[in-house]
Amino acid sequence: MSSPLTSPEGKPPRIAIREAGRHAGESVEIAGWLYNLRRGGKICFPQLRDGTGILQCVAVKSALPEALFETLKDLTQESSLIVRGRIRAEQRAPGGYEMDVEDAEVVQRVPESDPYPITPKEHGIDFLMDHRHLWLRSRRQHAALAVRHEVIRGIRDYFDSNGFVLVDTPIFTPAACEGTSTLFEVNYFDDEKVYLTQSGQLYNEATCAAFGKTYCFGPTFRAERSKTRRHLTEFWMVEPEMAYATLEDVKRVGEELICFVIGRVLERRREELKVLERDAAKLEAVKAPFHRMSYDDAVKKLQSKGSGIQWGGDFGNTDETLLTDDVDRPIMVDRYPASVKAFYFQPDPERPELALGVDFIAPEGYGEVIGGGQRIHDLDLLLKRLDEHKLPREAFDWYIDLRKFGSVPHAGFGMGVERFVAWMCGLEHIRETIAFPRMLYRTRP
RNA sequence: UCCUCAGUAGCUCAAUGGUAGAGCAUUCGGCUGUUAACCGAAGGGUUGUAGGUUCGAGUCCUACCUGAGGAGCCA
Repeated sequence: MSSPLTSPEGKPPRIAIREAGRHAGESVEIAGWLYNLRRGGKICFPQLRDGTGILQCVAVKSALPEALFETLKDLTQESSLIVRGRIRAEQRAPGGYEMDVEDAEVVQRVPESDPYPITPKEHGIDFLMDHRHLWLRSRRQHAALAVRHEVIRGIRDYFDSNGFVLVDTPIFTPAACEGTSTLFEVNYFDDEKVYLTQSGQLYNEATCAAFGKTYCFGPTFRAERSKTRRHLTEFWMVEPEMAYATLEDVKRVGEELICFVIGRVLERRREELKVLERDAAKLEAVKAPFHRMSYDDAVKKLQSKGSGIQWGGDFGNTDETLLTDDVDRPIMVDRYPASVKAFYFQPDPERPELALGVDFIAPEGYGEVIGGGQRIHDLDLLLKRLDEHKLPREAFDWYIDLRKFGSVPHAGFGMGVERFVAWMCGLEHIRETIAFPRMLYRTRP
């Protein structure tokens, strides 16, 4: 694989550091930033990163023009530069390869009067979040975002190769699908108020009747005053919806999706998992079939483990962690009390007080990564539910239409990308799974 | 919204109510194989803000500001 960037004529070819091993013995060019520099009086070791990896270079005073050696020796952290030289296998170098520098040009030297703030030593989270735009260059952050990229690509590949059509849904929405307290309100020209979407699901129910199987994938917004390691106010969600589908289809597709994406991460992002010190065996253990459990049984299991939960209540985070502390793969908990679920869930025909919904609770305390279920397809039942939830029919006129014109059983789910990535990476906090997290008290940088 | 904790050098942190310190970073010097390199020296402070108690406050009290962790709610 060659680098997308080309070198000037007469210069050695530019390569990505990731490919350095294939160019042992060759003269090449690398364009990057100074990651670290160790120096002696007559030798120095600039380490370069270029976004694909880190490569140690060696500059020996006696082998170079004096000005070039002095320039390299006095480089400052994160200065941008292009180096040329020969790649050589070297056991003493991190990564096993090294470049003997023959030539270099500094693109921009960071002045020592205003040095790069993130040093190789430890920093507090507040400082790092304030410097998020620079923190992204650090190895762990870089690795987490690379895993995120792989997760997103895996999700798209899974749906695209299984007959789903990507139909994205609007960000501006006219009304709430649940309570307005968690919606961000936006002025939409003169007198109109619109809201940032919380979910594309209602629209997905329309698109799946056009295409059979669809998914939307985009940012969603929740104005919840949540201040925990699992919450962002802006996060990405993928939401498939399937016509002629039931709760069982949701379980099957969700299980397949998770296994597929984990397989991709394990196949393509081993190095990043290593940087993150993520125990890959924990991910390798996640295989179908997942555990299946009714809400009834989940409540019983929790009570036997000492939780104070009563039948009819929703699970808190401690409940989710308790529920999964003895399993190595997700638990699919289904048939919740209708009262804790949204108005659009299809009731269980055998026990109408239950909703045909399912939550996938990930192990290791990562909590709910998928939530979904079967939607109401009967017109009269939908109207009844809207009334019960005191939702105005006018606002849902188009949604009601879907039950008038060829209504069929249909089902779908939503998966939160950041929570999933946090699980893959073994991260304590969801904020490291997105480049610029938006949280209750943080909207900068 | 509620509960808990924390704000001291650019960063990470020390400092019985009694002279504000260390490591890293920066500057200068030394070192031809460093691995968060090492060795020597220098500069660097309105202790988050405003009050209060005290002979004396970084330390105790009150309020506020900022941040972190958690609860509820959720993906």
